[in-house]
Amino acid sequence: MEHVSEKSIERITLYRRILLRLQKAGRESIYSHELARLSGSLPAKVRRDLMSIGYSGTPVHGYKVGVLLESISEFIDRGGKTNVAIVGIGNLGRSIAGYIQGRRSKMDISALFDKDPILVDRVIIGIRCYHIDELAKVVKEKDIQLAIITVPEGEAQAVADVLVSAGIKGILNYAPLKLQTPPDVYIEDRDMIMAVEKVAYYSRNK
Amino acid sequence: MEHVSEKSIERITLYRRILLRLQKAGRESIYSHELARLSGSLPAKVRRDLMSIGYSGTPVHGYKVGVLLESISEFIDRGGKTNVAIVGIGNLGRSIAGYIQGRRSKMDISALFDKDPILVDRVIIGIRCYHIDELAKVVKEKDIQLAIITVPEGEAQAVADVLVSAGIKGILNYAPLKLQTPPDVYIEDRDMIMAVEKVAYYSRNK
DNA sequence: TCATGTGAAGACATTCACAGCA
DNA sequence: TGCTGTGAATGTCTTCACATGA
Repeated sequence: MEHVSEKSIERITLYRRILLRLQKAGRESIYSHELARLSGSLPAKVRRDLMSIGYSGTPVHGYKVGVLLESISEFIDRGGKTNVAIVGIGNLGRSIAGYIQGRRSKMDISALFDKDPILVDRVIIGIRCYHIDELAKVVKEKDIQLAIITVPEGEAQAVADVLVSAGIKGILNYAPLKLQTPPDVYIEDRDMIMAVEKVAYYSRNK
Repeated sequence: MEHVSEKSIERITLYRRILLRLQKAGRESIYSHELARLSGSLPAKVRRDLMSIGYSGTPVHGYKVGVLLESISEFIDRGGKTNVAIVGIGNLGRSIAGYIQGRRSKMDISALFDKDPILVDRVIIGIRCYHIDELAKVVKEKDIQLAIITVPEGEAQAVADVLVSAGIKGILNYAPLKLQTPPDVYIEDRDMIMAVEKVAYYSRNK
């Protein structure tokens, strides 16, 4: 269990979701080539990924779904629950809140933030919305570790600055620009315009 | 201009947006180290990326913003406009429509699709919404080349199947599963649950 | 026989470091 | 002097291919 690459982490979280689906369907074991097909990967890659998280010990004819799920969860969730804040409650913020809330047991959306007076102090999908001026205070009070930024481009950097000064170490950024942050803060960019342009490029040049 | 890597394509689209911003601000030239800082990259990487798209010929003291923008656009948009469909007009679909529409001149959202009777035949953000049963027909009529899937997990594969049979070659998939499609179709997954779990992992292990 | 686990090879991407130019 | 353009080195990820075990 030495260095696990970023791509591996992505695939492992995907395996987990696939395995959860299979488990619900009553499946008890699975081969690497099946997991490869379902995840759009290759058998050798699946085996390496599972090896890299320190999984081992089950019989040779496939992996046991239950044991594998436990290994993955232990590896990914190590250290318990993550408290999440969503900053910017427009269509995108709501959509993300809906996706996450209730689905991932180790992840709790602890607070929403916006500056629109119509939203502030309301409860949306069961989560309280605060004014964005209270960001630093609420982040500390509720021990929030991760923030999702869905505010417009022009406001994103200011939000990131406040989050960083409040001690946040992980940001998922949907604003279409690169945030400037200290190196100990992990930023994942999900720039939607970039995504569309990339697909446009490849669908044209293939 | 041989093989340009996927990562390079992503960065190049980002450079374009940064350069457009600078151009609007009246900036005429830029150094690789500045573009590197603004894009979260490194000077050598920027220079390689620009080299790889066949840019060359401007003076040594930095890149000319205008010329560079033209080179990038020629490389990325080669072949003209892209017609886009968005399938699934919930919060996420609307949000994406809003991000793209009007901002990227070479990209036109030609149709929306949903199965909710309240949405069908309505015009949203200036774009007509069709019933999802008309997908294949409208895709062909309007010469749509790229589709964005924002329907729930359980419906995504069926939508993808229809899109593929209608001749679509590029799909941007926001449903949290891996679509099964022929190899000549380019799929870009933007699984939101994966994104959050990845950030959670790295913010914890750093 | 058929699948796993893994050393080793290969492919790919990043970064260094310096020649060449204005 | 201070930048770009780029060969070469390095680092990272993927894939092969086979020994091993039930």
